[in-house]
Amino acid sequence: MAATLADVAARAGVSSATVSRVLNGNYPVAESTRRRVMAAVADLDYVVNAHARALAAATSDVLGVVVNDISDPFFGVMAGAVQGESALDDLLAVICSTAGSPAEELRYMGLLLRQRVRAIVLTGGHQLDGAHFAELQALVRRAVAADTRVVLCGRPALPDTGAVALEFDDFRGAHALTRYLLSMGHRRIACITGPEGSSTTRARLGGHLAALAEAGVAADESLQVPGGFDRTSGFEGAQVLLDRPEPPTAIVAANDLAALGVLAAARERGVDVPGRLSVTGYDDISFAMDACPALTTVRLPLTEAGRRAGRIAAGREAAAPGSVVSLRPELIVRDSVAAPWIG
Amino acid sequence: MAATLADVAARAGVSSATVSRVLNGNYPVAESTRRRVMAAVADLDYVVNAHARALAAATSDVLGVVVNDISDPFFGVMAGAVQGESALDDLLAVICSTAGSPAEELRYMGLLLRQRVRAIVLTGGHQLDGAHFAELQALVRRAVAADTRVVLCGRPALPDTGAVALEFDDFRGAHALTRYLLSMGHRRIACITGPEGSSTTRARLGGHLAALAEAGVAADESLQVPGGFDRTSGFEGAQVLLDRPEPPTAIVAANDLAALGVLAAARERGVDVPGRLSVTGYDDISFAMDACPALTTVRLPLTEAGRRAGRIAAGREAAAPGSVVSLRPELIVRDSVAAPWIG
DNA sequence: TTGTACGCGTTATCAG
DNA sequence: CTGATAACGCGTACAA
Repeated sequence: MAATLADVAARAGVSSATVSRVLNGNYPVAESTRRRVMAAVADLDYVVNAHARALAAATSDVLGVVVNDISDPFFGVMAGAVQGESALDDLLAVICSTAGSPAEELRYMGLLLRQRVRAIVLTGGHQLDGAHFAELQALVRRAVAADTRVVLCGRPALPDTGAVALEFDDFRGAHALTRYLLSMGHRRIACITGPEGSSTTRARLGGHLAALAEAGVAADESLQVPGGFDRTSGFEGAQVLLDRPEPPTAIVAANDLAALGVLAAARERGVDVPGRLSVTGYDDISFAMDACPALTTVRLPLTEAGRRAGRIAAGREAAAPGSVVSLRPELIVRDSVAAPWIG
Repeated sequence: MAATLADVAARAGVSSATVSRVLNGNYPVAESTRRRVMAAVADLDYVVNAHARALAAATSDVLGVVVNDISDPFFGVMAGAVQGESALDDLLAVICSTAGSPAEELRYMGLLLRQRVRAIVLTGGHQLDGAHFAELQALVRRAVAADTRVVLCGRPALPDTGAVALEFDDFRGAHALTRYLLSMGHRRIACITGPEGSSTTRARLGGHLAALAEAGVAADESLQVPGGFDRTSGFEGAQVLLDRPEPPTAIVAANDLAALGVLAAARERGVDVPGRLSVTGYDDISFAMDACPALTTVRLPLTEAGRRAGRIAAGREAAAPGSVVSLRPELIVRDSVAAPWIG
């Protein structure tokens, strides 16, 4: 159906090698034949076959980006940055949404590997769970061995795999956030954590608890409710917490989405934020500032990380295999935190 | 570097044809040899080469999704639905962000075509501009001729191209929205439109003006300010409108993002919404309900459209080439609209 | 500057 | 049930 190099060659009265040369522009070709070839290309609506090219040249024009959920702006922003940056080199980005499932992540890695993608950008936290983790590590190692660059974008390094890591320092971010709450006078600080077993959850919770400990505030287990990185978790977690005989004066949500849920729950119960309850988010997605009240949160350099990951993936920015850089989060103070209410 | 079919065949002591057969499972193969082959595959860490397969079998496992901006939830939700649905068939989705540029859209179409993708899902509105439009139409026609399914997702049909269209009836949605405002008593209704030349802008503005006309309300040109589908457009448009000697009692924003900007501008000036000013959005992205006040808007079946587009793209749902279905928007009444303020 | 010929890794057809 | 072998469409030494 579709025209091939040979078809074009025939029509232009040259060999297919010549057509290939004018198309790739790597070899000198007489201007006159060049023109004839281009004319034939236009006449036949010729379109290169990327598969044949990839097979012959052993290079691919696509890269993979794996995210938890592309409809979540946290991932959307990073994926967009990766895509935008790699598009500068005419690369295509395939996006894989795992819904946080490590099994899906593995599956997608496999699909990407068989596509012989140029690079794979992994976002989100990873599951600490042993089996999956080991498998992932093995897959990454294989990918790197097969010359597929692997970039960990906003995600902890994978030691001894050769993957380049652009880490978010969540421990530090969460630490700063809780310290801020403490400085405002809060002592009964609850938190709604992310999904269990996630490296992100562990880092954020770790920073939170460390700050508490440093301030000499005993961590009350009953103020730690498990949740996830979504609005519903925040909403439900807040219900539970506000039902406690001694409700917290502040709630640290797993991320901005969860914080939005907390705000909604507070609104529904007529609990004034920040008058009666302080709330914090994490990530600083663009909607954080439009929340009601505007969310005090921690800004992650999502775009910067994505861009950089894209450049490294495209090979435009050098990065030693196995190198790891830590990206600094920034405390963003807005209106959802105030001094605790004195009853 | 990477193992090939031949390598596996050698190791298993069979021909490469046999290996191919056990891998694809289409042909009967003796259980004993099957096992030996699988063992060899495992030993060698063999991974199929999708390019070679695509070349030989003339089929591809990837589909393209073109969006304006993947970090915008409007597109993120649709793209996610498409991806999720097509993933059920082990298809990979390459996502292309055009930033609304028709030239980029054309460029991506070309890149996707050379990848011989199975299908292309086009989202967003199209530019009414003649030249680009004609080129797009030609490209789509070529794609369809080359057996690449083209699905227009939440986007107007492309007549005589063979593309399947899942349209959003924006005229109807905007019409309902303005009629609602009218029913609440508003007469000085301003609007901040989307980008000029976009089919979406035209449809939404059309519905708005039609509702006005039906109610016998003269459309005041000075209450129509051009903008875009982003927060900044709403913010700046609102500034302009609120500076008018006779400010509007209601502002219809191009979409939810723009409405968020309008709300921010109102907040900054101390204009109470909905007390002094009513505001409406469009799309009903998930953040609309967390806006302050919660946005009255029009819900578009983003997920449904995306899912369906994904199924059609994957070939799991039948759809006659050139068929067009219209998806009904739904008015969502929340808290950002009230009766106009009587001074 | 241009053409020839082979290889890239699979699938598929045809014998056996 | 299994093995040769010919495509698939393109890049690229090697020759001319």
